[in-house]
Parts: sequence; structure tokens; C-alpha cells
Amino acid sequence: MKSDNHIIKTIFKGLVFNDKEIKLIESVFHKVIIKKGEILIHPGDNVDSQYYILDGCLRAFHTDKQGKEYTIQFGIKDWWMSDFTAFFSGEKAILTVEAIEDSIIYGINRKDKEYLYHQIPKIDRFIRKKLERAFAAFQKRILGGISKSAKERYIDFLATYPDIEKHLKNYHIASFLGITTESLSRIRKEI
Amino acid sequence: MKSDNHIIKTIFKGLVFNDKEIKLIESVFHKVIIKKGEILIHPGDNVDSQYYILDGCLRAFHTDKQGKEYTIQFGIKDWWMSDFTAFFSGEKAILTVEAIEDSIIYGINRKDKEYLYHQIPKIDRFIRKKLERAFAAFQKRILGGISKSAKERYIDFLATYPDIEKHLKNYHIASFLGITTESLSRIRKEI
DNA sequence: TCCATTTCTTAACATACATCAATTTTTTAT
DNA sequence: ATAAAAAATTGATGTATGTTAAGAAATGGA
Repeated sequence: MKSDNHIIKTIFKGLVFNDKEIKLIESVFHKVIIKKGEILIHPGDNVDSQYYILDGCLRAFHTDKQGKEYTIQFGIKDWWMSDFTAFFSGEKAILTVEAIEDSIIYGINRKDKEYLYHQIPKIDRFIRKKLERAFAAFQKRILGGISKSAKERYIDFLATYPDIEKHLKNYHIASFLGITTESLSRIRKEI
Repeated sequence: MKSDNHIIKTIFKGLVFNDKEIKLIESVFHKVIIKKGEILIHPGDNVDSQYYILDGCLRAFHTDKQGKEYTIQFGIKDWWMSDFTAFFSGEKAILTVEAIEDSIIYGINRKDKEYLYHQIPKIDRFIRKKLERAFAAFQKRILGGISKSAKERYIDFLATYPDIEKHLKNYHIASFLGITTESLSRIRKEI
């Protein structure tokens, strides 16, 4: 990963590392190039990595018995992506993670992550802050889900993901909002 | 907190500490007794503590401009409670946290928590696991919110909180599920 | 470029849940 | 124990969103 040294500055923006730390970080991240439509994580997989998105767009969704898809999360530039529930717990994936656009991502596996945390505590704190922010975002989404109409949730969505919309199909957004594509279509017409 | 030494074993069940560590832990947790109906955190408060629930039941909810309440979380024995979004970010509370039953809780403030993490890394890992589990629970709830009917969500709720239901008013549960008390009443009749 | 496929929109109708209003049941305070 | 207050239930009706079906628009492969 020598030539991608600069991505460390991107992933851990704001942190400063010495040479030894940089070598360690380089050694544990693995670059993955994934094309639009390809699947990063299948339901039932063991999920032992989480991924930093350098560029592109991914989607994590659950598929029910009838084949309906429910989008839990979109991931864009500078976000982290995985089936986090599976990644944290060690259980098998229940989500699919797919690339919606050609993407460049950097994975780190659980064991390496623990080692990295231990060796470079400031990374631990850095990642923890990300997790805490994701936690807050989830809480906000739950609140929206129980308190707002589909139209309001759509407006919130546009505000939260201003740049992402153009990458997405209508049904991606609808499955994120918990409505049908037809309803979304009607909502768009109203706005 | 000498006489409550045993609560350390309760809060950090599974961890073993030496005398010095026990002294440190005792020094940073503060016991709070809160009566049914009393408010622990008001919207607008600075939230500098999170609380371990030794006994009782609490509720965290958001109140909108029309005065409607939306329950984000219930807390029972052995859960942690706060306005976590505010606690993590340092911003003012947007939630109210109230006691639904007389409760005994143990608070730790942000600064002490950081110090404790630093001094006793196994506590850091222990609390991190809790946060990760809460994260998974939130994800599951989001999925339920976008994929299930009110009746299914109620059934899930009963399965998730088997012991909590008897402490709660109908409107507590309804505001958690995102429905009206009338709808909940009808759902109960069907079951 | 052009055709095949996928995605989006529109319409008619169905359904889950909300709202409003009245009544019954439960809880609380004295 | 009783009255007052709070909570839960029920019914009638309204509305947001789902379902089904068809056609229009956009996209992608040869």
C-alpha cells in the first residue's frame, strides 16, 4: 500500500502519525476496488472487516422472506461501511452490502483493528467518535420514523444526504424511507 | 460509596478488579435516587453524565412543538441511560429522561469516564461492547420501523422488553411504537 | 443508434392507522 | 371507602400510504 500512503491522511484526517505508526496502519488496511452492482457482503457471510469509503457509494439492506428490500444505510465518501451488527457481534451477516457506484474502499479486519487500537490509542478515540456520531444519526432516524410523515422523512433525507441522491434509484430511497416507489413518486410530485 | 461496594460487581459483572481499581471506581460513580415522575434530564440541559440503572425504570423521549411525546428508549435494571446524543456530542439535551418507577441509578460524568477508561482499559472495552449492542438494537428497531406493521412492532416490543410492560402506561408504549393509544388499544384487543 | 430492459409515473381502489368524541375502567388522593 | 382524576376503550369517520395495473420515460447493451 506504499503508493497510497496519502489515504492515511484522508482516513484519519486531523491525526498525525510518526513513521512507525504509518507503517503499521499501512500494513493492516487492504484496498478493495468494487464495481457498481457488485456485492461486498452477502447475508450469512462472516463479517470480519469494516470498510472506509475513499470514493463511490454503497448500500446496506435487509431482504425479507418475500424478497422485499429495506435499506438500513447508505455509505458515501468518508463514511464507514459494514454490516456493523454482524461485525461487532461476530454473528453472520443479515444484511447485504452492495456497491451502487464503482467504489474504492479500504478494509480492516477485527483482529487488526483491535491490535491497531491497542498500539495507537488515538485511533481508538478517533473511531469511537465516528461510532458515537453514527449512534446519534440512528437515534435521529428512529425519532423521524415514529414522529414524521413520509413526506417529511423524504425532505429530511434530502437534507441529510444532499450529494447522494443523484446516485440512487427511486427504489433505493423508498426502501430507506420505508415507503413504496409509487408513494415516493407522488411525494416528489407534490414538492 | 463504601457500603455500596457490591454495585461495582453488578455494573461490571464479569470483570475483576484489584483494591486500587475498586477505590477509583467508587470515587467516580455517584448514586442518585429518583422518584417516579421525576425528571433526570430536561431538554436544553447540559448532559455530562450517563447512568447505570441498578433498579427501577426510566424513559427517554422527545417532545415536539405540539407537545406530542416520542419515546426513544426505555431503561430498566442493568441498562445504561442518558440522552446519549447530547452526552457524546457535548450539545444540549433534546430529550427528556424521566423516572417511570422509583429508581436507583449510578451516574458517571464525561471527564471521569475518560479518566476511568484510561486508567482501567478493560472498562473501556466493557462499555464499548454495551454501546455496540445498543447500536445493533437501534439498527434492528430502524429495520422494524420501515418493514413492519404496528401490530408486528408491538409483538416485537413485547418480546424485546418482556418484563417492562407492566411498568408502562399505554401511551408510553404507543409513543415508542409511533402510533396512537387508540390504535394500540385496538391492536391489544386483536391479540 | 436502436431495441430491450429497467425504472418511474399515474390512476383507481384498498387498507392501516389517525382523529375526534364519548364512555368505561383504573388509579390516586383524601 | 369514596370522589376525582387519569388512563384505556370503543365507535364513527378521515387520510396517508399500500396495492395492482398500465403506460411513459430512462437506461444500457449490441
